[in-house]
Amino acid sequence: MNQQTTLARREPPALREGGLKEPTDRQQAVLDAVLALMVEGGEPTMSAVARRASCSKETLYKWFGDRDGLLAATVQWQASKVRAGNYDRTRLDANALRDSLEAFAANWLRVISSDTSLALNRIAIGNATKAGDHLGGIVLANGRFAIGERLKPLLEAGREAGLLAFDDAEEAFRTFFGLAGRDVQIRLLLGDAARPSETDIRSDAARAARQFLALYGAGKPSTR
Amino acid sequence: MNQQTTLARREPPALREGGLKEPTDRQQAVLDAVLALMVEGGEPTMSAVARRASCSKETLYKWFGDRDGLLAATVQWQASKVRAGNYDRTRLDANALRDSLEAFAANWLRVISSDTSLALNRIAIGNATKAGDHLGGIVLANGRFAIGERLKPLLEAGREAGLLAFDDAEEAFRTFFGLAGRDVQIRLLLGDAARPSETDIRSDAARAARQFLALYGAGKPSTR
DNA sequence: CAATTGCCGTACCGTACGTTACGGTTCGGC
DNA sequence: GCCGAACCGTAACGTACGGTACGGCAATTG
Repeated sequence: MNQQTTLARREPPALREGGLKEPTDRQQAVLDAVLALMVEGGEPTMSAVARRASCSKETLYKWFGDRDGLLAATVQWQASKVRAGNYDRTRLDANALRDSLEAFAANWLRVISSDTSLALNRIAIGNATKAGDHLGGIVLANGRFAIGERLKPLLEAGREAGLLAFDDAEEAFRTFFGLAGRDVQIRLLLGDAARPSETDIRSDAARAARQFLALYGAGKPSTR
Repeated sequence: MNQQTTLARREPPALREGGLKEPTDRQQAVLDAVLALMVEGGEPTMSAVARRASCSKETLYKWFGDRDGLLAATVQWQASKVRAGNYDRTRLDANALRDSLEAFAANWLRVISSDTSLALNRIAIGNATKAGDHLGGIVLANGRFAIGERLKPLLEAGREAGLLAFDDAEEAFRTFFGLAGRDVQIRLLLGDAARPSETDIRSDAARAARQFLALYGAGKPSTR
């Protein structure tokens, strides 16, 4: 009960702090420019952003407060574009479970090997030691933790359907995470050229699902 | 006839390019200072290095060429300190195999969660997009790839002893890598506070070895 | 039409940092 | 005891960049 009462529908003058506000179309264009610059050349400068987005630096500071605010808004903007792909909640049999696991693994592999994700993770990691940094936390919350929260319901549904056996959903998820991602992300982050093709991603996702079911599948010796 | 003919045995004046030369004691002290600064505050400045190592900037430039040369020499210096821990080549039975796998996993977990490794990886990742950068390649070669080359002989020995079954040693190794590391490294790189304790590392290593044997163990249903 | 608002383009300031230059000191060899 | 090489400490230079200020323009408001 302290918030802006008649903010009109123009636009939020500054989307700092909580990052709760939704950016306007113009602001989204600025954030997309930041993303493009990140993909091209690492940490973008304020001048480069202003040039690329055809806006003045003064406007950047008015909207985002300072450079950190701009970066944080960019990370959240990208995160808001990625959410997708829950599992089909109906009819969970062994095949549907396997398909959903494959879909999760493939989706995750596509995300972590995308240019935007790599650029964002590089910058968040590079700033992780600097004081008062939130980027790493934001990236973790929207990447690793978000997919965990979306996958665990599937795992628990699989357990209730008698298809999976595990004690701790978090532990089971972490194993799935390791089987799916393996060394892909760290290699790409370090500049290794071996970007997986769509074919690689599909077969890796299938292998990850198969191995996960071999470890956590209940009863049936379907795995092999 | 351009080189200094009587260089005496003092010390290599510049260890650039191939990084083949061994640093002198004094140079090692400088590189240790760089490592300490990296752990404390991320990317070190040349002035900070000179101050910490009690040497002049002129000397830094004479020895290492430029800032990139200093960073590359530091990465290689740290890498040269890590090599350790092959497996016991004699008497490979099921228990010895499991023990060796556990030892590899525990060693790897200790490395990737150490302050030095984290600092080095952060810097290599941060510079991965910059032109003419070798740090990422050096880190990969001495981390991920080095452990792979040391573990694969164990896996193949296990296969010849009839204890393991796999087609491609690289594929098997990557699975082991994923089971052991899971999300630990990326979480720590992004600033997540959850550093595993020695107890965590031991139990995680045991779990990774058990799961790997469940997936790749030959014949015997020893796993579980 | 005049005043206000929002924003672009550009110039500017202060600082941090990579790199170079220089005077002074130590030390091994003659 | 002298010479030169290696090295330390520090100052200086050029540049890049975060952040600020200002003039001008277009659209909106009254």
